[in-house]
Amino acid sequence: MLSLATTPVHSATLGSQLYSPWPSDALSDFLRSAGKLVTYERDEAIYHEGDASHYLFRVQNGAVRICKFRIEGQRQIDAFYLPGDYFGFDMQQQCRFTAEATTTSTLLVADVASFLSPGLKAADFVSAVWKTALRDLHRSQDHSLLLGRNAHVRVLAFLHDIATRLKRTSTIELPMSRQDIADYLGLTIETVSRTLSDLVRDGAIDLPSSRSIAFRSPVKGVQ
Amino acid sequence: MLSLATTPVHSATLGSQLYSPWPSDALSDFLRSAGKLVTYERDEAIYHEGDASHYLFRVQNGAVRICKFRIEGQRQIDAFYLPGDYFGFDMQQQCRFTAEATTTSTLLVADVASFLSPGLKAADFVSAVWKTALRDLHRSQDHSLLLGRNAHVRVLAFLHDIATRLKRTSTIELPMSRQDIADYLGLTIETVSRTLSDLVRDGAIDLPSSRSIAFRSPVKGVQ
DNA sequence: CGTGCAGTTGAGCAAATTCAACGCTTGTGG
DNA sequence: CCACAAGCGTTGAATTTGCTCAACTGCACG
Repeated sequence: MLSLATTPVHSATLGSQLYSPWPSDALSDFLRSAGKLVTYERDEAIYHEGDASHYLFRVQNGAVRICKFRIEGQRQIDAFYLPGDYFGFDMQQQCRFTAEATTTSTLLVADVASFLSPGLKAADFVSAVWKTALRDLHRSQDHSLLLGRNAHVRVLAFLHDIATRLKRTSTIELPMSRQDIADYLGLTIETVSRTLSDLVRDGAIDLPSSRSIAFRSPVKGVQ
Repeated sequence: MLSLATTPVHSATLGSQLYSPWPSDALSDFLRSAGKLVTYERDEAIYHEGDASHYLFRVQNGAVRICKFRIEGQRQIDAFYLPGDYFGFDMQQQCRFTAEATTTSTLLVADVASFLSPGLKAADFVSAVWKTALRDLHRSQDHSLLLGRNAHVRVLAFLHDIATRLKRTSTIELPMSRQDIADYLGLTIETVSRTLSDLVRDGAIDLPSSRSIAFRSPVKGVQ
């Protein structure tokens, strides 16, 4: 059994106190030992919607999109995973999304079986797994909120989000295409392009090349 | 220590096998014994964004919206919780949203402290808590995808979602206002109203009263 | 019976999409 | 090395979708 906190604690601590506390990169350490590095080319599928889910992942470099395709052919991107992000922990029997590399990417890939192999104290990872689930939930909630805003706000918030996650404050190299951004923001590629041009015109950003964004004012979140 | 599966299992089972399996309503049983019933009137706040999060909830009847308010005053609804739904488990230090009753609602409310009180085997609930988190994540993902569709599809999918969650196939009594629906779907109240009128005209639904929806064809999900 | 609130409907408008053209870069084959 | 095609991104014009503003209806409640 797991030991229990004896003082009244916050629900916040469900993930850190309630479950045995481990250094935050225990999961990374495990994946590094149990998994192997796999490189995916741009647009290469990592798994498909409906596949049985057998693997756990960590992005080492590059970027991954998880998306769905509608009968009419349109693609909707639910999330991007960037270097340092874990994914594959939230799945049940089947993959709910298709995962693809948006650019040449290296992933650490481990079989779920190894994660649950005898002798491994799976409970030690509960805290870390909980963290990834909560992080995904919060990102998804933020994404929903963002989709209620206009194109200008969506694009700017997207850029800021990517910058924050890449730990950059002044310039970023976008690891995805305009089409990827459009499908994530629920816009068309033309609207994304026009909005970026507007942002340059307004002096919010510079666009030294189509994949690099330079912020004129320091990066901060959108209300 | 928790016992471990000795056969290779699915990541799907992280929530059911990895952690000690409990009847799915163990959480409900616990909340029933540790919590108390509280009734909230329509539009009454249950907690506010930024509050310290101290409680866990289960909707007994009525409905709850979790939402954010923008500086300009607009409200965005992230999710509705309907009878049988748990919430409050996903929170960290602070409440990320404001929770309000959309209609007179009764909730089972328990202090987090009681959940973590000495002698209670919190690990027994990990599976159930994990389930609520995954359910919230999947709903949020579906919500994001929905916001990429047009008004017609959004409204119809919303009605179908509510019907499914209320376990109804032919008619539902909406537990929220047009404004609530609009703020959830990222539309205006007028567009929701017009779309409902269109759906009646198209023969998809009947509207015996503004809060009750009768489906002409059996309820099924939207791709 | 009047007032207020929720919902509906209409007319004009604005934002984003669609359709189309064009420029730039990259890769390929002569 | 150049010519050319393909892919990606940008820009323009017309169209569509959903929004804004406004009026109006129905209903509940005093």
